[in-house]
Amino acid sequence: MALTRSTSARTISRLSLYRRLLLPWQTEGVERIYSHQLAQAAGVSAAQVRRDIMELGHSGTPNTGYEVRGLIADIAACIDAPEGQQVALVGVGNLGRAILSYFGSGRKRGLVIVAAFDVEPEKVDRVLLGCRCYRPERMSEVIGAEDISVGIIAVPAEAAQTAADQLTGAGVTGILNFAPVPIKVPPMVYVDHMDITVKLETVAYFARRRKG
Amino acid sequence: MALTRSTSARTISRLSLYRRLLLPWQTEGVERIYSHQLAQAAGVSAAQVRRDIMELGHSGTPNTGYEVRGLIADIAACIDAPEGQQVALVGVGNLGRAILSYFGSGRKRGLVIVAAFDVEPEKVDRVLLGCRCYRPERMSEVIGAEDISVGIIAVPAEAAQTAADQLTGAGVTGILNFAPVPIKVPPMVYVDHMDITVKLETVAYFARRRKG
DNA sequence: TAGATTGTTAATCGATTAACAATC
DNA sequence: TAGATTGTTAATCGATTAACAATC
Repeated sequence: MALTRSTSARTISRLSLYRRLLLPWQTEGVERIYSHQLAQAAGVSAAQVRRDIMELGHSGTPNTGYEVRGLIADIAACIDAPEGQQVALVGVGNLGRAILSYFGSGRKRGLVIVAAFDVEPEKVDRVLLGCRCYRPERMSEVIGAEDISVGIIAVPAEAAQTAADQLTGAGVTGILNFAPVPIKVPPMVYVDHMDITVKLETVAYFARRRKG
Repeated sequence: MALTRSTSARTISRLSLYRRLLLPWQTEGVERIYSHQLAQAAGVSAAQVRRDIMELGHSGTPNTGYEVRGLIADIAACIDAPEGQQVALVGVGNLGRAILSYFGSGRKRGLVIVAAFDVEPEKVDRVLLGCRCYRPERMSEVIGAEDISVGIIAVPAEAAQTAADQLTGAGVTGILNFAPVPIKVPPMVYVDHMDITVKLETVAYFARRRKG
């Protein structure tokens, strides 16, 4: 399945969201759900849900919907690396620490931040929120040793491109960039940009238009 | 201009980004730029830049490009509220503090977080990173008094919907949601969802596909 | 059976890009 | 003038939605 045309980032993102919505239902003992129920929870259309699940290669049953457990399993088989995946964090300021509290060492498996990097001497070689912090010069060494494939950039704008260069130079193939500036990477590397300022300015623009 | 069909969120977001890229150039004394230069910096096509600027109602000159100062001014006229715009933050945990350090009281004008809300008694009625923290029960009162139109949700998943209800009940018309769950709001309210977990899982998925 | 839902194609919608005349 | 860039339309592309036969 899903090999004719490669699955889009939007579809993968929705599947990730569906799973997170399904997990509590599974815990509560819900065994089956309809596309329209999942759609309502995710804020998308029922047709969208059915199409995403079709692309995943999972099948439901007319009139009885989808089996929660099986759907979760198929999403995991699509999205997760079987042996988990290691993440590096560059920049342990306010935002970096917030991110560490989400994906720090507490996690049993899946995505885990296993190394942090920061230029400040008082952070280097310390353990912050359960995660060892290294000086950026050691990035290549640590990323190789820990088999890290994903990097998170949480440094100031002026340091973002250097961080990206170091991460990609060390072999990372995916980067989530929180710095308020786009970064340039080799074509092989996947990048997504979480630009808080841009998002907030956009929300403010539409908030104003809908006021009064 | 731009009144026939309302400008899309994607266009507004790019304009916000263009401005942030232009500002340092203006400081450096750059007077004019070409669409392809701005395009390269922003990571979009030159045609996209020209179309966005056209939608903005700004004009350049063939062969000499756009005037930096004038372009910045026209973007500001489109995006910014003339008298600035006030923002409320709900949830002052790790992530909330990181956001406060971006949009806290240090700002002279534009978007400023002027009130924070948190249930924890040790935070209530304290000033955190220059911002007064209130108990959530006072949201309606404070949002009215401070003329707040935008809310940021940075609370745990289980508290997100309540926060959204309180914000919209108090008259906020735009919400930026950092909680790992979609929120439901009245149709008049604009919402954007920054889902760090979904973004990171998506980056990890494509990182894995590009590895090896 | 009657009613409801899935799986999937075709239609629609919106956003991006290509192309090029106008212009400096 | 020759060369390069803007402004803008048409073409393309991709994603979402509508629709409905198949199915339980």
